[in-house]
Amino acid sequence: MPKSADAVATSVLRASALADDVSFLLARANAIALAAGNAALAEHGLKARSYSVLVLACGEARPSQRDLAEFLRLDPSQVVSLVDELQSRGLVERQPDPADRRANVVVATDAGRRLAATAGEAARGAEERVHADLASDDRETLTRLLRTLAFPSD
Amino acid sequence: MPKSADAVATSVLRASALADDVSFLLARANAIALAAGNAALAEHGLKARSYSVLVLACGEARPSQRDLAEFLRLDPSQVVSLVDELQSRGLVERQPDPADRRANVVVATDAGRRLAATAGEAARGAEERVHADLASDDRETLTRLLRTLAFPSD
DNA sequence: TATTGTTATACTCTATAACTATA
DNA sequence: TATAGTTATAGAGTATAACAATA
Repeated sequence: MPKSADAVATSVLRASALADDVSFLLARANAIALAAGNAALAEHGLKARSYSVLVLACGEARPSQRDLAEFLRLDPSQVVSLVDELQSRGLVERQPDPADRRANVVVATDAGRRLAATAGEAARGAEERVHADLASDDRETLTRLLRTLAFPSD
Repeated sequence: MPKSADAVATSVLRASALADDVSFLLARANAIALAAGNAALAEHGLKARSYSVLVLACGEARPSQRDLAEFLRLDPSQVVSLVDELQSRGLVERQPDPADRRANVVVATDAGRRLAATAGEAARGAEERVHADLASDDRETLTRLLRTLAFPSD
């Protein structure tokens, strides 16, 4: 099977020093996964960012906006925009935290939970295609190693 | 050792569905590595992007701007800006490709090679700190698995 | 006709500072 | 004093279309 001109050009650079650099591989793999995820979520009116907030709002943790910002490594002001948009679409609610009246707890509505379920299927389908080259035990290993990098010094 | 309030908040969300999502872990690990890499490269006047172009220009591949765009997953117009900046600092040169007069081959100057060497040490130091929690064989495994995702269907 | 590099433009994302209301 | 949320804004990054030169 003939390779495209692009693939040939890329394969030459794959002998470069960068091709063994973990940070570069991380960036490139993330770019591919993000593009696939965003494409799959677009038909549900979501992106990776808004989907992440929605999923966290569906869980038991009842996160404040501050919690979301830290977990997703976003600025608190970015979380404001994301929650604004999801709330205007009736997918999440801001509930006052009785223990701290400064804080808003972000909780998914029933509609939000339904969308999270269907969008989640699309996201998992995209992930499945991106990871098609990995065996099942390789995926588990990758998850474990990435978790170590994503949440340091546990 | 007491955890910070932030760490506690994060640990609650770590029980969420997202915390097992490979795409999410990839994004978070990449964000951490990118921040550390950019911080280390800043003292040399570089960022991850410009450093990547410089390293590829130091190799034997003699890449065109198109090659760089595809390998780094950037738009060709973004490569123009990156090469402009490196060239204005005397770190790379645009050389006409004798085989295709439309194309520019991007090659590092001697000054560019010297900077790539010293900046590379800083970048490897940052990577070392980011990967301190991983054993040596885990790093090799991670590199292999990420390469599969970063360059699909080999 | 198609491709490389380039310019221009608009859009999104990111980072910062300042403000309010609470703690 | 410090923190949660918000607003405003500027800067960086991203995506698109159009063009000249060349294939």
